[in-house]
Amino acid sequence: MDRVGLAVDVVRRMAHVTAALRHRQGSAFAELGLTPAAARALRELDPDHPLPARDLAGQLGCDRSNVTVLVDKLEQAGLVERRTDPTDRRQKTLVVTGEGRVVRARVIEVMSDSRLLSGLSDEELSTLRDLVWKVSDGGCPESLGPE
Amino acid sequence: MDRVGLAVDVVRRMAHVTAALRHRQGSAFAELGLTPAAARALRELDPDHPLPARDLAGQLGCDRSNVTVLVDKLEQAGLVERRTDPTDRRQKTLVVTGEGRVVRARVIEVMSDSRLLSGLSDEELSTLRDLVWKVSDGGCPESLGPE
DNA sequence: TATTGTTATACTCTATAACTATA
DNA sequence: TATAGTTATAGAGTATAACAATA
Repeated sequence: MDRVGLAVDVVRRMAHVTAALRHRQGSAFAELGLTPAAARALRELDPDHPLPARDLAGQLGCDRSNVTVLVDKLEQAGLVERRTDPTDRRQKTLVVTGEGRVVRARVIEVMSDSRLLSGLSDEELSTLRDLVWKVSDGGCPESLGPE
Repeated sequence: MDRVGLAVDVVRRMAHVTAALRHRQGSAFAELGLTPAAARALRELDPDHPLPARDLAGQLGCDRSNVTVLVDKLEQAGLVERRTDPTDRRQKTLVVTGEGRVVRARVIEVMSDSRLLSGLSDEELSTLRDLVWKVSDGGCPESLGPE
């Protein structure tokens, strides 16, 4: 198979795998009362290093307006708090609550339960990590994230 | 990093890469008058081997009802034709038209333009293909696709 | 003027359930 | 009864544009 064929194959299979993972994890998140996107947002929020909504949008690779909706849900569920930044009153800092920490730990647990990757040896997994990292990092960085 | 950490990392990065690809290819598909899902459906239809809608749903890993909508669009655009199977009048065979072949070739071209993978050598790409294939194939096959 | 967050809106994707026509 | 395709509907994700408050 030529290089183009390989590339197409890789892309299609990766999409397949991520779709399958999303599907499986979606059920687990639902049991936590979270949508997949909300769970991902909670995962990105480091309890020890609160950050403004703008940065979360950057980390999630989506628009700020979406973050507003996601944080609405997380705040309603009592998992996150909005605090106006005293140094720049335009910004709102996102703080993970005590209960938020608990749920976030469970979210990470679900994300770690990657039975889909159980067919790989430690060495293969490590190699895969390096390659995927190289792709997502060096390939075409300017294209990662929204316009 | 431990095995769990590696797995989480792999999953997140893969999702990142596929999201970036989807984003970029989405623009190209829009210029062809296709949504990403419609483009993927057209890609799956082999012009030389027409198949029933049910099988397309299987290949796309989605529900039959979605195929109806996607084929509606493709048919309206004159790229695909529905033909009732004479041997089983419940089935409708999906046939790619002459224009459909042209657009499909362009779709494949777009999917092949994987600049995101340009950072990898031929050998790395080949290794990545094998690993991703192994994951999507052997890991947990029963979970690939819809319920 | 530029930026943060918000709101309103719209489009895409996808699943479920009920329907039909065939088998 | 069971299956193929359709229709209607709903939920989730995400982008755009306009807006208020703040810088």
